[in-house]
Amino acid sequence: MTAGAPTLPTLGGVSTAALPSMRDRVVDAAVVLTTEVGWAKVTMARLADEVGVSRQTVYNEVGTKAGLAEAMILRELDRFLAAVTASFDQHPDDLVEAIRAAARAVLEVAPSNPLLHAVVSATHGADTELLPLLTTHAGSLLAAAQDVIAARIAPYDIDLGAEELDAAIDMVVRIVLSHVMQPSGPADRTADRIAWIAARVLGS
Amino acid sequence: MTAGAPTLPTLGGVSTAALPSMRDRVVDAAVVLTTEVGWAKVTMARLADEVGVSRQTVYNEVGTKAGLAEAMILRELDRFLAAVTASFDQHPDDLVEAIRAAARAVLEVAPSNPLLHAVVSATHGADTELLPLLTTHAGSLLAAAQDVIAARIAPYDIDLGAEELDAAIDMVVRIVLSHVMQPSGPADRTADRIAWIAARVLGS
DNA sequence: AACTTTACAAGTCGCTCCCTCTTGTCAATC
DNA sequence: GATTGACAAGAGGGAGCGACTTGTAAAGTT
Repeated sequence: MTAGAPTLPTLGGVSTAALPSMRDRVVDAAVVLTTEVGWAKVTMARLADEVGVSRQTVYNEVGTKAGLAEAMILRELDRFLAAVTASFDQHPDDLVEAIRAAARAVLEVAPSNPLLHAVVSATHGADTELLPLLTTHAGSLLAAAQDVIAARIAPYDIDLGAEELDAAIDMVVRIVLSHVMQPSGPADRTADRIAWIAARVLGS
Repeated sequence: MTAGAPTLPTLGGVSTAALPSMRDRVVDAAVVLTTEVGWAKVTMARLADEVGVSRQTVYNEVGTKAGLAEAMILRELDRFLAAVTASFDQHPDDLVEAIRAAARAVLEVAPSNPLLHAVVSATHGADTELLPLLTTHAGSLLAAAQDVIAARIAPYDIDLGAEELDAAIDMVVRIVLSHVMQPSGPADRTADRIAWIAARVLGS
């Protein structure tokens, strides 16, 4: 039957999903609706309709519309960070390859997912329909991305001081986000360039 | 743009200005007005008033309001590129120092000049009041910045292939613009970090 | 010649009123 | 646990209208 873990780690995505929770169904539908018709036209009634539940249930799950927005944003941010984390996990012994994979993953996923793209862009200073709702986090999102990378980077053995490592991570994150906002070529070519730069900066 | 000699090099600023041309006076006033009250509230009548000429004269000088916007943008872009060029000229024998100076110059000037900031940000993908008017150039502005730097970089002697050099320049430009849009510290500290990264990437 | 003044059609902008829809919460019901 | 119906408060979306703005043209001024 349904084992002990109702809400499983969001990382992979669906995986062995038995029964998505009510909240997940609501937030998922909200994400779909938002990318389809835009946040402005997402109403609680329509969202309830889409999920096939009553409006009151939606309110019970997410509280207010701002709460819904926050849940959506946090979910998309999770997807973003999960893509990065997975890339690092695939290359535990080669940091440059990990960076290349992470960069490519982000550059490939972001444009095809308007909401994720909006979240990532807002993190980087762009205006969005959702921006007002991000203000609480906006500043910290960039920091969050850098933190995740900093944590993931620890196992590798790098010959840099703390300040230097910080600058290097800041650089990589900013270049990737810059390309999300204004691409200048195919994702893999860009990822290759970023990997090359990372190699020069990191490698002694 | 096709300069005979009436419009002198914009680099310094005022310098030995004898008589600024009518066009310059109009565009200058437009820049001031725009930063003061916002582009939306700049009317041709008000602009004419500010300069102390008739509305018709303004139309004779800049054609249409879109023409005025273009003139303003081109002027601000000139100021931006001039700051970069000057920095390179000050360090003809040390590329890293030149990059540090250029980065600092841009990072110090951009925030204090709302219009320049808007132009630079729009170049990097941000929404602006002026964005619709930039669409013609927006894509090429980034390229213009990179071209200027590529040209300025030629004299130095660097041990990189064309593709690598291209990637390095792209990186520096994007990091600087990224910090213009979303600063993470004082200009000189950021410039130092950028210079350090540039040294690692460029230096053999 | 260069600038100003006046005049004008076309179109945009901002405003107000009004009605609808939406939000968020409640209690009753299945 | 989820649904239904009801509700006050407020946000949102046109319709209409007057004022302002754009862009152009001609005639006047220094």
